[in-house]
Amino acid sequence: MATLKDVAQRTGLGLGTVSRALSGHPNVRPETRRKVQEAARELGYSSNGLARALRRNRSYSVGLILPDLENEFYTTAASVVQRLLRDEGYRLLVSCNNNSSEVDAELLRSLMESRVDGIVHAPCTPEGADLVRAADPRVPVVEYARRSSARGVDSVIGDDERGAAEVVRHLVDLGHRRIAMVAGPPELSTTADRVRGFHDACARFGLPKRGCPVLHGPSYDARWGEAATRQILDRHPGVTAIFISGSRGALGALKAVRDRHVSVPRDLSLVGFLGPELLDVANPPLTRYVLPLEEMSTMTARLLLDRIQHPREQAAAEPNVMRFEGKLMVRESTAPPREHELPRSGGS
Amino acid sequence: MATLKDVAQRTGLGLGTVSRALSGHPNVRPETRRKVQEAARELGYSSNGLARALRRNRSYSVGLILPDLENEFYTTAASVVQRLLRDEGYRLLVSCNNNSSEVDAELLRSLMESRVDGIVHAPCTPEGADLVRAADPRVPVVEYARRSSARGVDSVIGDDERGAAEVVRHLVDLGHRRIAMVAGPPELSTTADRVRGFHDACARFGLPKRGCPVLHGPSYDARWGEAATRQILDRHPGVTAIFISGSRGALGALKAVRDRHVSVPRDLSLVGFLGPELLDVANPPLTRYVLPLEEMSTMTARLLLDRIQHPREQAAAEPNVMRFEGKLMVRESTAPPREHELPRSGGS
DNA sequence: CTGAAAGCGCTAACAC
DNA sequence: GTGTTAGCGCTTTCAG
Repeated sequence: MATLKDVAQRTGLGLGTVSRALSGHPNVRPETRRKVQEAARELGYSSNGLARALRRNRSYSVGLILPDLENEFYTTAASVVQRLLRDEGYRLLVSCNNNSSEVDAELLRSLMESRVDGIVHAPCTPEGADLVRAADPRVPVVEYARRSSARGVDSVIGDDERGAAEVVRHLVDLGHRRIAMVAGPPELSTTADRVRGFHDACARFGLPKRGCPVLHGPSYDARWGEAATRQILDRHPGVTAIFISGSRGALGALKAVRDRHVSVPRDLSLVGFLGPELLDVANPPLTRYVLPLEEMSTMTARLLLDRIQHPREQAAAEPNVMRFEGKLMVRESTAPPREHELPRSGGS
Repeated sequence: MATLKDVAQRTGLGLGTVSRALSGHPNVRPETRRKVQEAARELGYSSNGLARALRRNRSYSVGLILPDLENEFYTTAASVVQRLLRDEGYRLLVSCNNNSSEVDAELLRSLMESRVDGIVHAPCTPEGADLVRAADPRVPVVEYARRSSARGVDSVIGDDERGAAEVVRHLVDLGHRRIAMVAGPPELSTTADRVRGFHDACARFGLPKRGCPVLHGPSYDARWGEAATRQILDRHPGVTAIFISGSRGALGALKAVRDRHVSVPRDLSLVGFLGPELLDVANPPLTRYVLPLEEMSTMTARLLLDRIQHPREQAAAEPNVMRFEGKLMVRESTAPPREHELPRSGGS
């Protein structure tokens, strides 16, 4: 491929001038610039971004590490962040850690080698991007969706605790008193927050602790949602509502209840958390707690850009923790429990 | 950050030796290597990938350009390709052209500047990645899902024509004779293929041409699916089945029929194309033609890796065109048209 | 406004 | 085995 030198030779100008002409430096005679541009075009010149990045110590690329690239919850982030960063001239290195701490660490290392200007990270361990902070504390990191103990990183998260509480309140309002929660891996901050919200709300409403089991699982995927729902159906027959705290889990739950011929919401109420919009056309449309993903993603990108473009304040400013409230979208998968078809006083 | 030079000074060794030690070159005494590794660790050394890439003229990164990062159809590709490439040590630059030719061209240019070793491209123009071929024909390109006229590129696509024909056959088997097709932008190869398959099949089965309208739209999104469905309901009351040829369009169609209180499949049959698995829990579960996305994505990654790792044959070998067959998944959104509840001879 | 020259961090070729 | 050196292509002083 043609290099700057080629363009310089072609135009008879010096390297420096050509460089300046092409990168919009002001101190270039308009005609010179024109000539350079023409020569560049004729030669099919394409600036070597690697060389530029090396020289300027700035790669104009940022990394994005997500747990899952097929989950709406995260692809929204990928999409929004990509677009916003692109508008500012940044490229996006996207990768997926599958919630594996080994993979996560390797990806972070790889991003550091690429000398990215910043990182968006959905941590899957309590340490998060500590590795990055240690290697070069100047590289800004914004945590998305989850929090870790890494110091000096911003985070953009949902108000999981409050969301879980709202779910419980909705169910209690309908008359439920035995609610099961399907949770994810305990090491994720989101799981912890949601479980806390659930427990607190249950206590506040005086629900029987033993009637409200929490099932921790290995992941947040549909398979676990299905398995957990089956378990609840088998082992906790008294439960009248299930709260499924994962973005894909609800799909598994819908499958499980359909297989078992359990009618929702007649026999059982179902509430999802963060489920995709598609669940509006599910059978039945699913009541769920949703987070403002677009806003959160936008904020993530802005925060990162800010840190990248104003490294000065980076050192000084306190890390931001932006916690976004979601809202409960009541659909058709929740209804009063069967015992409540009659006034409360009447027993079963 | 620490550089090779720092490690060299620390160990008292030469630059070359340190470089070799760290990058696994055989000609290094084991003990030397150990010492180097230790020093590197102590200094928190992280190899500068930009410098390496510049020097070796190989960036170990590849680009992926998709029309939409929130659509399951494409995120599957992103996910699979990312994983497979990562396993081979490549990073993935992901971006989205939104089916805009300007954006697409700019993204391709940006990837060339990044000196990616290869590109996966879902073209949104007939020219596709011609730009890349012109700039540097050695950079391998694999087209995904769609085809362009760019020369010397491999492509991995679905058998859209056949799929559309299968959809028609299914509906005809049920007794439908007036089938509307909701299509996408005419400039996409997929649209053309599907429409051709649709028309051919209609002709083959002797369906009335005027009873089988094809609606071309500006995109393949849910909004267009909804609008088109409404249009059909309004202007083509004779139609008994709608074939929605887009991965998100079916969601819009479901919304439209629900709003209009049209009962599916009693009043109207609905068939989707490439819709997400989630549609299995839709109301009603949607009959649709699906492509083996995982296989297709895997093939895409393999093809690209092959081209990258064996540049020799690149020049020689003919471009591959891998066309994958899908299959029709019959669910509950299709049924015989109302007139057919009685034997055929009976009129309306 | 333009040219010359230094050097970003690394690898690979060549000497020893 | 190891050290030295020349550059990969670019930006950015510093002179003029």
